[in-house]
Order: sequence, then C-alpha cells, then structure tokens
Amino acid sequence: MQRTNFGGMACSIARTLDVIGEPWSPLILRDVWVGFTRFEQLQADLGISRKVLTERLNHLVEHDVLERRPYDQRPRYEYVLTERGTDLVDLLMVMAGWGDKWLAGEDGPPVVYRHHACGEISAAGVRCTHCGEPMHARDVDPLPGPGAAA
Amino acid sequence: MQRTNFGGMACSIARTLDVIGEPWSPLILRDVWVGFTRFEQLQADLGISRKVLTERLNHLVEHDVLERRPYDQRPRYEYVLTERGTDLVDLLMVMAGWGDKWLAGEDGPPVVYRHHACGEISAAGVRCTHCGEPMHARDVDPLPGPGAAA
DNA sequence: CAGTCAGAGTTCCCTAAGGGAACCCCAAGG
DNA sequence: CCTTGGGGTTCCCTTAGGGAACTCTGACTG
Repeated sequence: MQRTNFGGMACSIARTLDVIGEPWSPLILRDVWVGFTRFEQLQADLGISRKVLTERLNHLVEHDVLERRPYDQRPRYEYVLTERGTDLVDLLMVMAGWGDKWLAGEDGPPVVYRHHACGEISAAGVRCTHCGEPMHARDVDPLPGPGAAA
Repeated sequence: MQRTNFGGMACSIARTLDVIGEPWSPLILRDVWVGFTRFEQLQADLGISRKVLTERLNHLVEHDVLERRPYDQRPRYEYVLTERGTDLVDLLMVMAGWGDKWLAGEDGPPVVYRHHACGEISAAGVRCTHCGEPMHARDVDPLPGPGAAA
C-alpha cells in the first residue's frame, strides 16, 4: 500500500481520519450539510475533479456517513447525511470555529451560525459531556482504555 | 499546482484544512499533545516517512501551530504546541469522540480521557458558546458573515 | 585525538493518488 | 429519433507519499 492506512491504528483519531481524513472529504460533508447534495452541485461548488469526487462519495457511503438515494424516476441520486454523518457536523463546526478565530483576518468570518435554541450568532465550544465544564488540551489526561493494544 | 489549495476559499473549514488537513498532520498534533515532541519519537511512533514528517513539521511551524525549539546545546529540537496548536486539540478531542462512538467496536475505546474538573472519564461534547445548550447539525443556520465573498 | 554515536534531517527512486479533459450511458422531452 | 442533462468512467500527466540510504553535527569514548 502506498498511502498509509490509519484504520488499523489503536487510536480513535486515526480511525476517524480513515473515514473522513482524505482531502476533500470534510468539504463534501459541509456541502451536503448546507444543501449541495447532488453530484453536479458538489462538483461545481467545490471545483473537485469528478474522478476524486466519485471516489470520495463511494468511500463515505461505504463507511455509512452518507447515504446515496434516488430522487427521481430517472437514474438521479442525491447524497444525504446518515446519523453518523450528522454527528460529524459537530467536528465541522469546531473546525469552522478554529478557522474563524485564527484565520479569518480583518474581514471576519465568511459564514456565521445562528443557534436555534438562543437565536444568537454563536460558535461551537467544547465541553465535558459529564460535568458540562470546558474541556481543552490541558484539562484532560489521556489514559489507556478497554480497547488499548495488548 | 497539483493538489488543490484550500487556503483561498471563503470557508473557515477549508482554511483550517489548509493548515492541518494533509495526511498525518492531526496525528502529529496528537503525538505532540501527549508528549512525543521530537523528530525521532514522532517518526518511530507514527511510522511516517521521514521525508513527509519533515514537510509536515515545517508546514505546521510556518502556520504557527507548532514551535520548533532547541532542547540541548547540540542541534537538537523539540516541537511544542503554540496557542493556536493548543486550541486545535479541541478538534482532536471531538474527532476522538466520534471515533469512540462509531468505530471502537466490542473492545471499547483504545484511549479514554479523564477530565480534571470533575475527575471523571468523559468525552468532549459540542455546545453553543453563547447559551451553553447543545449545538449540532440541525440546531444551527449557516448565514453569510462579514467576510463572505463579494 | 581518531572513531563512534545519536538526533535530525536530505536525497533518491518508485509507485500511487490527484487534476483535467474527454468520453459514455441512460431516461425524458421535444 | 435526436438532443439534453445528471451522473459517472477512462485516460494521461504530474505530483506527493513510502522507504531506504545517505549526510551533517556536536558530543562522548578509549
């Protein structure tokens, strides 16, 4: 194998990258999320090579992140987020937040997010699912888990 | 250019990918985070080609995610997270959470995280920085921001 | 003080993956 | 029955990743 396969590593980050770590995959998910769900739309919006788009879509469908389904009597298909894929949008929002904070420059962020619950333009923050307090790099200790390598 | 450059897109996700979207980059950051900070350590732990490791480290240093600094009188260097880099660990924790949830299988997660604030084994969750309520794919509307393309 | 050693890269060759353009297939519609 | 448009395939070319060998540098070692 030429490109190293991360899927077999005993690391959930590596395994996640095996699913969505290839170039373009997160942008494809972003587009599907915001409503560009068809092959031609994705190709036009992203400017991606059709060959690579085909490969990525197949990969994402195989890994149950997207579902391919017909939207017409004719052989026309759209791609929609599965439950797994919908969960990945959390990751996209955190990515967008980092880019907004560190890379947006003078003009400010190109896209903002209105949160339905409070109605405000806001951003995604990371918190502990147990106690609800902020959870950042220095706030945790990584420890071997049950699935650790023998 | 052969590999498409995402940095010029009016999208913070694309811009973030321009910084850490290449293969191996997130795993390098993970390793630096948990304490593998030197060239030889990274190479041995990841099994990455030395050539590619050199390229990735330079790229991450250029983008101010890592800092290269000497740790000896001899020409020996270690890589440490900058403030930008430390912020990126949020992203890694969300990635790990997704992998734990969807890819860990029977054995459970290979690594778990103990949160200092509450002392519990926990996970990273995404919440609105404004109101503190959960913030997922269906909870937001993306809208054009001040830095939107003309 | 020549020889060795370890860390931190470079260099080179080979293969595979991305870019781009052209081509193909199929079902409707005119 | 010819065109149109969505959704891909195919082909060729270039570049990026893998892997192994090589280099450079400042200690240590006898």
